[in-house]
Amino acid sequence: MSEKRKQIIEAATKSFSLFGYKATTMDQVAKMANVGKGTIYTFFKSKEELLEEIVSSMISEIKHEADEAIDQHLSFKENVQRALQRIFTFRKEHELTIKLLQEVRDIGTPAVRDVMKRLDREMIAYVREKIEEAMAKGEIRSCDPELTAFLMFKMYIALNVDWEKEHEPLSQQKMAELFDLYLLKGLSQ
Amino acid sequence: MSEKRKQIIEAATKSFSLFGYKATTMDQVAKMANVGKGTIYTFFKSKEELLEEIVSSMISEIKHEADEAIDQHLSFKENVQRALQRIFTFRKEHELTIKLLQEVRDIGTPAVRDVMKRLDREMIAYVREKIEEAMAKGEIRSCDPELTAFLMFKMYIALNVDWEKEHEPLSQQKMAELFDLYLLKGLSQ
DNA sequence: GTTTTGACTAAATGAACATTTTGGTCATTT
DNA sequence: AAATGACCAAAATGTTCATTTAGTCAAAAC
Repeated sequence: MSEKRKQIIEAATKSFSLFGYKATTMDQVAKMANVGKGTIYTFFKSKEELLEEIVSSMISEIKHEADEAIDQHLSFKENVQRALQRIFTFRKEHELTIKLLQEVRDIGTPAVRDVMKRLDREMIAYVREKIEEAMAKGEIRSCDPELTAFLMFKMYIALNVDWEKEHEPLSQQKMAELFDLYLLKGLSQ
Repeated sequence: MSEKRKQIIEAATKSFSLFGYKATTMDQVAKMANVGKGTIYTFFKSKEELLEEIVSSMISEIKHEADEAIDQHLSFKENVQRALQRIFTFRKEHELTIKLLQEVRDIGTPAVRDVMKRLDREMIAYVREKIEEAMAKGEIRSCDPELTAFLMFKMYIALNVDWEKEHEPLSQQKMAELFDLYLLKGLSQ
């Protein structure tokens, strides 16, 4: 990939992480990337597309990390658990996701809202794949994979994000227990 | 209760349902209630308190409806299901809740946001009570009642509200099955 | 004496306008 | 052919000012 393109992406990622999408100007990105503003538009057709590309890479990165958490020797239950844990740890600790989620909450920038929705959809699709594989292998009983992935994801959001708004955060240990107790029981053969 | 007070509450409820909280003026309420504006302030210390009182009555009404759905001859599982179904049917069909939820989503009026949060908290507390009763009677296994009520509520929101944003709505039948399959299995003795 | 009221006020809102900022372009330079 | 930054239209932001509105209180009604 072109060196300039890489610089632009790097600069934009840093600026989005630091100031958010809205507060980042294309002049700013050009300055940080040491390129003329016009150069950015030879690689990306708009500011929004620049964000989309960055988030696409981030999605790949998250999927890669989740894949790394999966261990073929472990059961489906343990693996889906480990994968989701990785996904949400990323969400919580990665500067860019933190800043973008903040921006959606506080200002609701439409471009950012859309891109974060896509992130959610892609994570659900990822879990769905794992469910379909496990179903094919007969590791879990037959179920609607989309709906199941959706519920798993929502439960993880509830435990990881919503619960903490009004209560003490749950330990990873406790969350694993709850997830197993409430959601995975229904999938046992 | 004073006749005037009743008129005021009735007028405000109607106006909040029709136009929302923000778009309702105290002059408007006074006109609709056929009282002077000053009279409102002999019963309620502010517009916000007027809303709070109305929502408090609504909460009682919802709890009452949920109680009506409960049948002592049925199992805990069936009853908690029936109660939650009633709660969410109310939420979806009652003019005032529809309008207020819309207002939170579209404008985010703080007073309305707070009052709707309280509604959620109170519904969770209601479910929590039912769980504690069932636990005391040995109908379900021991669990953290707050956390369990919280998860039940979040799962119902996921199925009733979030799922419909990107998929075909689920039938009551299907929702009951899912709720049983995924969440209630974990509570079986 | 008590209750009710609506004219009044201070604060909030928003319409209208001026100013600045910014995403995106393109003629020029390298 | 690739890169640039001055330039422009449009959007965002700041400012002003008239209108609206939540809440008060002196006077009226009972």
